[in-house]
Amino acid sequence: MEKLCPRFEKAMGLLSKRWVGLILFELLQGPKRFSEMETDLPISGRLLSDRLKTLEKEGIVKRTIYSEFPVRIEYSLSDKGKALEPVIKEIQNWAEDFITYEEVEPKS
Amino acid sequence: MEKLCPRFEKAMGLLSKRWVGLILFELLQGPKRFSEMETDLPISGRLLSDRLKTLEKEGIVKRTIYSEFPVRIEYSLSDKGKALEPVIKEIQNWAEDFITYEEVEPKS
DNA sequence: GACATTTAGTTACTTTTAGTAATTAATAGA
DNA sequence: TCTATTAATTACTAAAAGTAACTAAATGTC
Repeated sequence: MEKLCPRFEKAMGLLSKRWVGLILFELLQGPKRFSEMETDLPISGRLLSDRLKTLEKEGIVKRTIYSEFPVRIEYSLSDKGKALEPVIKEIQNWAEDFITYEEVEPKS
Repeated sequence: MEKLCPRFEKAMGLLSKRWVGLILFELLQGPKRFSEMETDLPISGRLLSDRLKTLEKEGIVKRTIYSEFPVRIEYSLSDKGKALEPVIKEIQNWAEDFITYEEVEPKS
């Protein structure tokens, strides 16, 4: 078999972290504040903070502080982060084609 | 902001499960046996079994039993599974472009 | 037919990660 | 200095992953 590529493995390790996909989807729409993301996504502050820190360390997300009142902190995608758009797009395409309505409906 | 699509959320939930990406990468090369995948991937039998069961239930993976001696069981991708190839390909592209050698090297 | 051999799982147990809620830090304006 | 607001962190509980030993199934051999 074709050997597992270490780069692919590393990439998968990042992207398969819970919530990372949704955070990327959110940030592809433009810069977002912490509280906005907390509201939009079904993720707690504790993990959102953790994931943003990881993504920042990986150079995927950029953190900008605006010293206003009250303090405003914006998260946005770096070039490395924006380059993940095709990945997210392909997942969307697949989801539209193969995930049925019933699968996402809560059990009645 | 643009509302989170439930289908996308469901798809992300599946794909962001640990090891699922690597399992898909493996199966995109062709049908594989349990023990082959266990050897190729850095995943234990317990979780491999669990993931394959989930993917089978989701209609992504097909399980075929060959009653030979010794018994042979093959896992392969359904159409729904094969349709994930563009996703995996885009992750590979991104990894090649943005994951550096140092990032995947063990600390020396 | 009992038994050995091989693949494919499962079970029982420990460690790590995620989820929840309350608390704290930081900052500027009143 | 005190208040208001956002952005986290901490302490605790629940769920998921990792590890290793064990079991199930199936067929060929004696």
